[in-house]
Amino acid sequence: MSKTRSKSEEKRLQILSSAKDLFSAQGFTAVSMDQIAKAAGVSKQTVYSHFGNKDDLFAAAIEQKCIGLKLSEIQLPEDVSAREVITKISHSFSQMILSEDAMQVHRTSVSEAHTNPTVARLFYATGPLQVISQVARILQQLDENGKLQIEDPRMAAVQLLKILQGEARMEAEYNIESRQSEAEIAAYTQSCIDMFLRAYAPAP
Amino acid sequence: MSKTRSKSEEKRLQILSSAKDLFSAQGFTAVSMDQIAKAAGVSKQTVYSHFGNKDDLFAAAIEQKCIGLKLSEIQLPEDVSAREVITKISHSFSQMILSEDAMQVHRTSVSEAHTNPTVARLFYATGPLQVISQVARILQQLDENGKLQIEDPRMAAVQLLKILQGEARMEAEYNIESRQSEAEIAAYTQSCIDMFLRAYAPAP
DNA sequence: GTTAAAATGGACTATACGGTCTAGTCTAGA
DNA sequence: TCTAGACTAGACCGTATAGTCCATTTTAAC
Repeated sequence: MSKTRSKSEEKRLQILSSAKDLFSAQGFTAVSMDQIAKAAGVSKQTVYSHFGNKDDLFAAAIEQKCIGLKLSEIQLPEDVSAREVITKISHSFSQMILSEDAMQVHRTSVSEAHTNPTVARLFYATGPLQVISQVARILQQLDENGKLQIEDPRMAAVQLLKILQGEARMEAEYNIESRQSEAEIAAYTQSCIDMFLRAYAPAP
Repeated sequence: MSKTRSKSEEKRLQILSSAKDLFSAQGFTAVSMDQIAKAAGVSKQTVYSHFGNKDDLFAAAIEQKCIGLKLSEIQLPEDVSAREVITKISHSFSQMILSEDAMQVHRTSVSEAHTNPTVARLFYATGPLQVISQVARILQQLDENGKLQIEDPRMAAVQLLKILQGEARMEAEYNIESRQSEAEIAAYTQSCIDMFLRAYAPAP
C-alpha cells in the first residue's frame, strides 16, 4: 500500500470530482482545463500529471458520474400483484430519468457521441442497458408467475421504459420553457401503467 | 423586387446550404465560419454580410433543415381497420425517426439546447409537437369510429411514438457500434403495433 | 534533518476561432 | 462608360485553449 508518497490519491479525487461536475453540467468543449484545475483547487500541472490529457480526464469523469446513476434497487416480495410491481418500477424510473443528474449525462453523451464515442458507449452500457435487463428480468418473472403474459420480456421492458419517458423527457432534452407540471407527469405515468397492464394482461 | 443588384440571393442560398449540412453534421462549435465560407465557395466577408454572426447563421441553417423534416402525409380512406392505420403510422414514423437527417437535427438540438435554446425549441415545435398532434387527431377519429377505445388521444399518441423509438433510436443517439438489424427493428415495430392495439382495443 | 517525490504557479508555445478591416475586382443598371 | 453596391482574398486583432516547461515550495517517509 502506502506507495512512498501518497497524498496523490486525495488530489486525484478532488480533480475527478470537479471534472465530473463541470463536464456533466457544461459538456466537453465548454470546460477548460484551467477551469477544472481552479475548481479542484489544484495546479494545472497536477491535473496533467494525474490524467494525461483532456480526453482521458473526460472519460474518467463521466465514468465516475455513471456509477452514481442507478435505478433504486427494486425488491419485490412474493405475493404482489402485477400492478404493484409495474407501478413501483414506473415511478422509480420516471423519477430517475428526469433527474438533473441523468439528464446531464444524457446530454453530454449525445453531444459527444460522434467526437468522443467512448463516453456515450460507456454510459449506454452502464445506464440504459442495465436498466432494461433489470426490468426485463422482473417482467419475465411476472410472466412465469402467470401474472402477465409476455412473450418477449426484453421488448416489453424497452416498451415500458420508453413510454414512461413521455413528453416530459423531450421537454427536458430540448430545454423547453413550458414544462409539464408534476400533476401532468403523474397522470401520464398512470396512463402508461394502465396501458401496459392492459396490453400484457394474461388471457382470461 | 430586383433590388438594384441581386446576385445576392444565389450566394445566400449557397451559404445557407453549406451551413445547414455542416452544422447538422458536426454541431455548432465544431464548425468554423471559415469552414462554411470555404464550403460555400464564398469569401468569409460575404458570409458576414448575409448573416450578421455565427448565431444567426446557425439559427437560419437549422430552421432550413427543420422544414425538410416532415412525416410523410398519411391519407386514410374511410373503411380501414385500426390495425391498418396504426401499422401505416408506425412504419412511416419508424423510418423517419431513424433517418440520418432527423438524427442530425436531434443531436444538434440536444447539444445546443442550453447555450442556444432557440434552435432546440424551434425544432421541437416544428418537429415532434407537430407529429404528436397529427397522430393524436387520427387516434381520436379511430376512437370516434369505435375502432379503438382511447380516453386521451394525445397521451396515447405520445405513447405510440415513444415505444416506436425503441432501442434503435438510443443506439443511434449514443453512436453505438453494434446496431440492431433491419429485421430486429421490424420485429420490434410489429411488437409495438400489437401491443398498442391490445391496450386500446374497444371493450367487447 | 535529509531526501525525493509531489505539487505549485506562472510563463510560454502553438493553434484556432470570431469578427473586422482593407485594398482591390466584378457586375449590373443609369 | 461611369458608378454603386456585391464580392474576394487575405491580413489582422483579441481572445481563448491544450499542453509544456521550469524554478520553487510543500509534504511524507526514512
